Amino acid sequence: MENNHILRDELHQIPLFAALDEQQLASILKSSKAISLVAKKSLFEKGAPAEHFYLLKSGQVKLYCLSAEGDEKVIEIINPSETFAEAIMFMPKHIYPVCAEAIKDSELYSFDMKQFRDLLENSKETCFRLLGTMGRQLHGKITDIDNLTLHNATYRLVVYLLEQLPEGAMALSSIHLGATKSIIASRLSIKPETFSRILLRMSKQGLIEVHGNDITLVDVIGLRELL
Amino acid sequence: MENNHILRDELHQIPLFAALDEQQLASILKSSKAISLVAKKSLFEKGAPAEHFYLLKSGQVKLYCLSAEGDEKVIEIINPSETFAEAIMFMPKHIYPVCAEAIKDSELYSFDMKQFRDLLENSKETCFRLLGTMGRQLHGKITDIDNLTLHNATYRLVVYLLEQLPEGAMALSSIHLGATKSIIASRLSIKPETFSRILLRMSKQGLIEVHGNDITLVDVIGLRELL
DNA sequence: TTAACTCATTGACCAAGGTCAAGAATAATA
DNA sequence: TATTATTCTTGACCTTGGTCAATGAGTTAA
Repeated sequence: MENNHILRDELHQIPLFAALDEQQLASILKSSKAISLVAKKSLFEKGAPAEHFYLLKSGQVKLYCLSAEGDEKVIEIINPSETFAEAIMFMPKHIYPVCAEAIKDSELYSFDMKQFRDLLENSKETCFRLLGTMGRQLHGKITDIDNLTLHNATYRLVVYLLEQLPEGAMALSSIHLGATKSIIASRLSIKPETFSRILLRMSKQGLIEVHGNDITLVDVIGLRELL
Repeated sequence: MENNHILRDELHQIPLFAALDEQQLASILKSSKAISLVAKKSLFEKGAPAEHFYLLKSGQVKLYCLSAEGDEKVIEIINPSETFAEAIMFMPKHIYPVCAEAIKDSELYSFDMKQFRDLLENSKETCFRLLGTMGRQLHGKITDIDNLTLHNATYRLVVYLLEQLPEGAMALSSIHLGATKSIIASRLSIKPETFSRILLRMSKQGLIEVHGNDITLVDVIGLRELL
């Protein structure tokens, strides 16, 4: 592909690729493709044969499942410089377990799974990085299941809000929702109507202030006490 | 530890260990311990520093989370010759993300994570096996989230029942619940009362017959149609 | 600016599944 | 066998969060 030099520098920043040497990078670059997606364009469908994994360069992508009735559950929201679908290389069937669709105009790179797998044979370090990536993902899913089954919608939303806070921030911190409320709601397994009602209730309680997609956490202590 | 020979032969049967050579096996065996747990005995608590992972030799173990109110969600039921907690080696914090407790009198072996991690440096093949294990687990968790968020309790239970069927079995197949109904209910995120009521309803519909922990799937086609 | 979208909000209503409590059945132990 | 725990079942009732429908608000395009 074109612009090898630029891409190579970008890849060095990405943990999963950082341990590859020049030659290995070159070989993976040969099979990589740049992809542009306008918002709402599908990247892959659940059940389709999985031959590539991806790095999101710009924009935003959602990974989601659909029920038979067409209800959508967002499993993950992918942001720039994150890779996704790489774990499928080591799943029992080489099939996408979710759908992927751009939620903003997006630029991504695709990488050939078989080729990357071959690379792993010769890069113990990259093997370990992939193990780390998958460990983190697994931990995240266990946390999701825990939240889903042992905690109610308000709890999940409050946890989400507090997670958006930068480190030390205490009072009157403002956060910005990185996606539409509907998509965040679905990520948290809450219906948009319920999401809206919870925000309204917490506003009335003086815990937060909502201005469109910006939310001021007025009473962080109070929010923490809800948990 | 004692009985090295017996254990070594057992380990060769376990995918995760099958690729280790004699020397590697010997080194991992040195740090392994045999553990006996009577039913209801805890093995580790969520949040505790994780230094070992385990192989279940006999009995049964549950991995579960607790809410602040003491509600329990079973994340996984471990059966003999399965390993567990090995993925924690590659999670961000080396802390158990769940609790583990014997649900039958159990025999297990513990293995030192640090040591196993060192072993991985010299066994690409074992690295790949661990990747496979984690890939399978990740896929399982995604499926769980899908079922939990897009499907109702009856659906989840029917899927579970059909999964217990051996391959080709069509009509009048009998299955045996490998744990108490309460534990299976929790695994499926259903309350025991609801679990019981769903079985009753399906019995009345002529889909199944329940005799204690043995369930006859009278109408497999009908069950499949519920999905 | 108006039209056409998409997304968010609000109200009225509903239902799946949870809670609580009482028994029944089964298993474990003396 | 009697006794004591567990686990399971069933009934009556309730709550959370979902559904449906109408409206509002913000964006994009003509």
